[in-house]
Amino acid sequence: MPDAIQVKLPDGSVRQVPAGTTPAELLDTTGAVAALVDGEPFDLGRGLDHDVSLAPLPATNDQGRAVLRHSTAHVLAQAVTDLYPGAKYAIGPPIEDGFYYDFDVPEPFTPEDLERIEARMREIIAEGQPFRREELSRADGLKLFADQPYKQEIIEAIDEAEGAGPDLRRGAQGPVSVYRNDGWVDLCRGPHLPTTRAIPAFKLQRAAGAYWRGDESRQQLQRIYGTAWESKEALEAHLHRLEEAERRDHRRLGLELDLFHFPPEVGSGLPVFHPKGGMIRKLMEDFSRAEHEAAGYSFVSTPHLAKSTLFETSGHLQWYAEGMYPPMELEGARYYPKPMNCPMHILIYRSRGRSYRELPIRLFEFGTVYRFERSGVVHGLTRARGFTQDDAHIFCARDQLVDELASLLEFVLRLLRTFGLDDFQAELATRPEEFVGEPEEWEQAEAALRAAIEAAGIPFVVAEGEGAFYAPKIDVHVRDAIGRRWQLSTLQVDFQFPQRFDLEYTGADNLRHRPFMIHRALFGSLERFLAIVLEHYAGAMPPWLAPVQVRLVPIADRHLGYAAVVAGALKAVGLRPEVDDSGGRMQAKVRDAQLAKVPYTLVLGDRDEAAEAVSVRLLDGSERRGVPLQDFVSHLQAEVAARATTASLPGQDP
RNA sequence: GCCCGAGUGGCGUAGUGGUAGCGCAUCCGACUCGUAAUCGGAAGGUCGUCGGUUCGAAUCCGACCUCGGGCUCCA
Repeated sequence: MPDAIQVKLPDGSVRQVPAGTTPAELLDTTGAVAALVDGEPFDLGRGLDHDVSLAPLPATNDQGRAVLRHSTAHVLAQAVTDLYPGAKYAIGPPIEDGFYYDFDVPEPFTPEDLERIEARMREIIAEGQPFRREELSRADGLKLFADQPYKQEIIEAIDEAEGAGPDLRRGAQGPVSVYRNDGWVDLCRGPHLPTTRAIPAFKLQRAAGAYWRGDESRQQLQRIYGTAWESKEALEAHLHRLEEAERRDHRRLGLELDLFHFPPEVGSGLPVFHPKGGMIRKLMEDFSRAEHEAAGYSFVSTPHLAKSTLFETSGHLQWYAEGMYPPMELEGARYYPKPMNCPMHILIYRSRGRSYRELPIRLFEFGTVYRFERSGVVHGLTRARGFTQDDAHIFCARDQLVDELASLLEFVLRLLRTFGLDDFQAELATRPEEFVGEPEEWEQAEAALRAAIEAAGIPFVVAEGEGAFYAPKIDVHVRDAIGRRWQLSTLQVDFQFPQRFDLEYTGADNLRHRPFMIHRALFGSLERFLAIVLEHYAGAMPPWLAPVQVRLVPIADRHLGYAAVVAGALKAVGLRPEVDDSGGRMQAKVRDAQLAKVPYTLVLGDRDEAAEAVSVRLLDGSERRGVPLQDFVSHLQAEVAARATTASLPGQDP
């Protein structure tokens, strides 16, 4: 190592410093939480050993925030070990929007515990304890953490090279690094803030159980979640976003807007849809059917139950049994509720000989399936036990595969955009550990999927081992209005079912060939998609999807007659009005219409009646009075026809 | 399934061992009003279910059901 090195500082100046000087010492005036050394994230606590150029890593980007959050996690663990002597600490990584730390303690943490811990953390932060890095041999590391079994396990895992765990990316041979602040020490690769005082704003959020290493057969630990931000304002903004998400929760909106509910008498995860929720479903179905018809699909319909023999042939009873409802015994046969529609569609394909001239054959159905989700995972409409997929199976020849997939992806994106979702990412899920078929077939299918994504030109990531047991797949994820990511559409290329069911077609060569099969659902499930769209629009559905498009508010009862005329005019062209004949004051009716999130409120009084006009009010409070009735009708008709994603006043550009 | 928390009229809530209250919604009456809550009255709850402790249970204990936050799993 040289004695002295040259460092180019963020302001452009070059300084000669002794080797071993840390970036923290050079950056102490910049307010940076970490450093980029030659453009790479670098640990503030590590000494420099060659000429470098330095840039501050502010807490306002993802890397900086990760450093901040990880350091806060350390302070959390330090506070917990202070307050709960004997607590074993496991791991504490930064995550999206925050961090957590897992502890092995005799009693779960209560909300009061979290307050105490938070108070202790504030003390540690106020003390401005510097984070200091040290490197130890593995043997010394094991000695240092002699009473910390989880740290021991992590250190031992380092020998197993890759995949050792989230705290370790240092390779098999390197020493282990630890960070000390005050008397406390944690095994960690860093980097960290210069001192605990550099944590400007944090909050502990909740405690929950979590398995060590995410393995449900192992020790259950107590996890504390928290969040940390570069400023009090940023923390407030984040907490506000969480409130906003809660306000948009589809389970809450479902109740408030009278769309659906989950009667305990029916069972967990089994929703019933009320008239307004049913109307939204119908509108989604109508749109979907029209699109599928235009895209060359045939419509089929299949039962909810089938004998065990079908699911034996398909492999579901072998591979998917734990996800299926138990069978009903009847006249010597065992009938299962279907967990998927594919076997049924296959029977339709196989019902007669098929020619290459028929391919691709595209069979579509709103197929209701039942899956026995474990009790702890059921979650509103996004994770139900009975749900309806917009499911289709496409049977095609090998040389049709890539084109079919590419046009499918386009179909998917077009559909999602119609619902106001336009921030996509695809995930290519490859062969899982347990799979059927031959690895070469999997590779072929994966290649076809990859080609299709590339043709569609959307960003994608590869999820190794995440495919279904019978096929690799593309999952399309979207980001909603408040930035949350959802998995929606799924496309799977399958050669297993064609084999298991011995599917064939006769080729131009008069020989028998095996078709490929594509499984695909665009909404994924109607229920889940409805939930996501509801949350995306915060319950204020665009005109074409709103169960009630227009709320008519007669100012006094004498205007009820005119309200009926207006309602009639709207209904005559297929629009969906609703008259508020409650007899309350007009202001109260307007308020009710707002709360019901009806896109258009029409106030009808003497002046409107005399002029055959309406006063139009939108949910944002903007209004226009004296709009001729016919103008409003054609305005709304046009908006619905265009499937506009927002309502607008007549006479305005949409 | 596992850890933690919760369940009081349709919805939101108060009540922590001594005969169950409030707001919204509903119904009735009055008011007939120009862009987010008019006034008055009525009705509505065996406090999730079952069992236990107690002279007495919404309240304490147990089991089950349902929900919420996580873990695991997934459309």
